[in-house]
Amino acid sequence: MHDLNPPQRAAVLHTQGPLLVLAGAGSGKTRVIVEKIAHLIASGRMPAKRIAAITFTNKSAKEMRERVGKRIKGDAADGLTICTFHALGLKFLQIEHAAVGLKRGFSIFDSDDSSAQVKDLMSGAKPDEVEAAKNLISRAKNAGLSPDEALAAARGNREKEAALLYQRYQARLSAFNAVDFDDLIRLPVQVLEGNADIAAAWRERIGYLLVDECQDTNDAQYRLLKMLAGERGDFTCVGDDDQSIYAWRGANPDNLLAMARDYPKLQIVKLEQNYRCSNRVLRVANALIAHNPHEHLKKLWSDQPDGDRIRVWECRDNDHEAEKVAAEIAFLHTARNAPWSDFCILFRGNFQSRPLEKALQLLRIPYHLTGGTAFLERQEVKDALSWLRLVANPDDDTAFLRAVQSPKREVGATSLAKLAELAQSAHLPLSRAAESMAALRQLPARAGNGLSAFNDIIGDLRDHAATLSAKDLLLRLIERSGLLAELRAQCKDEASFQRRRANLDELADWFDGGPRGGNVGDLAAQLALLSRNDKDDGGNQVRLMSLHAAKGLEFRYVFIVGCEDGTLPHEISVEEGNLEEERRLLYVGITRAKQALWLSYSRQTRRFRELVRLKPSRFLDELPQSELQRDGADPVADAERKKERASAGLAAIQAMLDG
DNA sequence: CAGGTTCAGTTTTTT
DNA sequence: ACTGAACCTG
Repeated sequence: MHDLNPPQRAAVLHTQGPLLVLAGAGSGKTRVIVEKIAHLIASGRMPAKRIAAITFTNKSAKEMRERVGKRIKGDAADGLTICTFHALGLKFLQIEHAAVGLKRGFSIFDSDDSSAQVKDLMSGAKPDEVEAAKNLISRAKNAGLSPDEALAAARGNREKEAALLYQRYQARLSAFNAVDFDDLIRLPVQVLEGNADIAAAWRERIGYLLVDECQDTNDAQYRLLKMLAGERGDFTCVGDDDQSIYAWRGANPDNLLAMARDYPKLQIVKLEQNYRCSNRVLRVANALIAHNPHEHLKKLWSDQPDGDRIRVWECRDNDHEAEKVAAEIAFLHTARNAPWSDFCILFRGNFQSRPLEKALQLLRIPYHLTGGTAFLERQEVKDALSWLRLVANPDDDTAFLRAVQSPKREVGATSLAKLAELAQSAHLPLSRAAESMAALRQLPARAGNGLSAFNDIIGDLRDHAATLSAKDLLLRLIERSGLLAELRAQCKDEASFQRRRANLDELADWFDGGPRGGNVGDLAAQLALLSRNDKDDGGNQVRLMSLHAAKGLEFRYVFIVGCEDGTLPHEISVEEGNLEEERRLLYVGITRAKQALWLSYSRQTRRFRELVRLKPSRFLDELPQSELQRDGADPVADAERKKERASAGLAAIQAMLDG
């Protein structure tokens, strides 16, 4: 506590009523949250089990859990809730499912499942139309609107059509006993706002609320926060409007302003001392973000030394750019004896990682890519999860359709269409229709046999669901379903079979160490919330990730590649007039750097089949030029670079000899 | 019905 | 370059 600076201490000690902490980048906001939790518990102000700390990503929840674990020894922190908004909403629905007409074991549809439904409802629509419609539905949900409310609010034909689609989409979901990601927020809000008893019970349960990154709340999340905090509003919200980078999924930084209106007693504390970045990095970041209009004035300062010059590199193309970055990392790793984990490469879009990976591999530099093919998006994992979903939730037609065809069991499109027809006229979910003898008799013999074999396996798994642990059930499922055998048959070589099998083992491990609860459906639902960024990181590796994924992290050496107009700012954002958010994105990237920063751009890139000329990002012109060192402007730097190239070349030759 | 082949479209960020 | 959809064949 005594290491805290005065505003940090004020934020920690303020425990009655609403508090907003405007925390600049690197100003120790996580530390304040952790200290505050410790203080609330130690002072007896609130027992751990009535404190909830809410984050936006699983990654930050995990990080916070670790830091709390280090700060609070023993069992004092037992019962503390630290999770994402979505995980909290899920927990809420698992308890209050009856209030929104959901049955136990309900499924969570991921984006792909949602897209498939929308596509099906809009027969014949092109993929981008489907995505657009899905986004409209998502926007309505993030605004906290029910289908009826959306219809009432719709102006003009297009909006009306979208609202009607939302209605049909939602009807599907409830027929499937399923919710999508957005419902995890919207439905709890609906329950809390419409049911005083339940709201009172939850306020008893959660006596103090802390919300991290609250500039990222969307309207539905803000309403959830208000309902949980109640009139008194015992909460601490921590946020930074300069780091708001999720407007595209409904985040509304105006919620920070709304908070002052809704809670007249709101206290505001500003954290303006940055402990992370070199002074030079901070000057550059401040100059950039000064180009955005500001509601809350905040002046970040640092008493750190100036650190290294900020390098701006012009490259021939992305391969050249990647080679330069990799060479520089290899050079500094040796020259400064810096561990690989000191380095981070940031980019706007995940697709930009490819050339970088190639270049790092060539130099034998170990790296970890955050956000590669998501674990949960792997075919074998999705297959197994579909089986599990169906075991827990017979109404889940989406899970049925996937499970029944993986592995293949001679039930094809024609038979499934027939089955759907029968299910519809009998008002049954597909999996129930598939169990009826009458239906089986109407299908071709081969398909009928396939289906009854499938039914037997599902029945066996349901019989064991109550007695086996979740992990054992999953293992039984992987074996019984034939997924394992199919995987072996599919893979050409043993190595790839073992690799994919390891994914299934990992899934089982998640169940093993995962949150307890007994109910398989609950576990499957929690798994659905895991994202691509949650896989183990750490280790002594160079880190590669998108600018979005980098929020909250810090590294000694940061490379931001693709600083081109059209890439950063992204052209879609420019078209939509979201330049300010793109600027904040670069601001977030720059403020990750503790000591040194590189900004690079290419003159051209290969896009699909043609070469495209690129211009340097307009943001580079907004930086104080005196702080930058352009490539080639300095003979000393050039000499250094020559050395790097030589060492990169040596390393490459060495790598080839080794290979 | 399943597995293979060709061919078009494709790239923003995440729970 | 890489993926998924459409089409073709045993």
